[in-house]
Amino acid sequence: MENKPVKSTAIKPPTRARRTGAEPRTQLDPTAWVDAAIDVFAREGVTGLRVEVLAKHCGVTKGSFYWHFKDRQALLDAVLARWKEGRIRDIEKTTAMMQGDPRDQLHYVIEVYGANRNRKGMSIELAVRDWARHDAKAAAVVEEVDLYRLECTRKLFVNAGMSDAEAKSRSLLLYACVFGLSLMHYTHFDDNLSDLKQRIAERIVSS
Amino acid sequence: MENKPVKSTAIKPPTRARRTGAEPRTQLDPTAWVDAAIDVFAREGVTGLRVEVLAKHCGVTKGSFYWHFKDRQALLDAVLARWKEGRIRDIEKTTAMMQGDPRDQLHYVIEVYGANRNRKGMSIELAVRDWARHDAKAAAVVEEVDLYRLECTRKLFVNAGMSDAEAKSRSLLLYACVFGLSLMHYTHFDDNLSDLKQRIAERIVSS
DNA sequence: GGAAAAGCATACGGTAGCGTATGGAAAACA
DNA sequence: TGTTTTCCATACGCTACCGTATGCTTTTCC
Repeated sequence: MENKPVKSTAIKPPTRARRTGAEPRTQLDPTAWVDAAIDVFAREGVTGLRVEVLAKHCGVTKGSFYWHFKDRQALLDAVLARWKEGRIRDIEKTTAMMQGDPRDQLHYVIEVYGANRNRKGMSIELAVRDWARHDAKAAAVVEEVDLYRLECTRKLFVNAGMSDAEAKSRSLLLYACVFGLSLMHYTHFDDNLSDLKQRIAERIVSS
Repeated sequence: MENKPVKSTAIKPPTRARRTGAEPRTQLDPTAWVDAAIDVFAREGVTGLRVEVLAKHCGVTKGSFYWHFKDRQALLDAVLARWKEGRIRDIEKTTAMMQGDPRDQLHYVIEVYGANRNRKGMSIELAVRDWARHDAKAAAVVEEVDLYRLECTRKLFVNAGMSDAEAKSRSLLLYACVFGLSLMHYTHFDDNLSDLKQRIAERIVSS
């Protein structure tokens, strides 16, 4: 009631939410939006990925958002696509350097997923999987990525000398364990967690 | 504007949402509410557990809900408490019958979690863990339950003749794998999944 | 430098959900 | 039977969202 902009007379209000600092005044493109979206997504999951929240996180209003995206679903699709591409490239990168001792490479895979610097990646991983429980598109992408990963480590196990059936089983065990660990709260189960993890990795990889 | 109830004159409207059928007209107590809440929670997760949705699911309005609960948070607390109690009792039940071959018992644990009849239980499990990523109370409960479970299977591994360190590692591996599998989409990875699972179980349990 | 397009702000209508207030019906109790 | 107490419906205000409409500013391109 009281805030109708008195068009003709009033002091010109700051016609725009001024950038507060020395930010480079970069225009936002869909890529930047998806970057920010994945940030929010990692922390809050799909349900927390709201366009007005995201806009504030980008320092703009949703007017900008709806310029770049048809609707919220379009953003979600983009996030999902981006995640998929990233994972696929990661796997291909790993596959490309398949030349050392396959067991070392398997240990490396386990270690990468368990690493603390990878917390955000794992957050996204879990958020996507939770998403996939209710969304068919997300589920399809997760399946695709999973099969890709499983296939990659399967080869490694085969290269390590295992039968195909055994290699498949180990591959599944490896990823199940990696994701499962990130789902559990076992910090106080032992005071030598790295030894525990070491034993687990051995159990998964070695003959 | 047009729907102001014309108190004094109008035809008496059906003063209550009549039970449609032959439902036993049971009063709702907090227990019944939590039952229904867990149902919704299993399907939709915490964020999907809204009081008006739940009320509709119970065939009443939220007027009833707020009679039994202070607010939504009180319901969430009750759901969490109920889940915790259920898990603890399950574990104690398992522990109570710790007398056969420990390895058989371990296989049984694995099989129970992987069983298809247990889909709802696993749904709740995942929903709780996703909840725990953003909620400290939920995280604390998950940790408690996890430690309880880990301790139980640890004993089984010890009974099977393993060192304490190895038993701990196996225990963690077991649950990580169980939960991890329920998180993955590997249906098309192989056409003999039960063989795969069998191998995995062997890998976890056997020496 | 002026027109067109791009990028964003603001305002609006609409829905869903939370919590409160209040009253009406049903059951328990006296 | 009349009065509490229990249990629930209805109505209300409020906030957080979504998506649209419309205009203002900045850039781009001639």
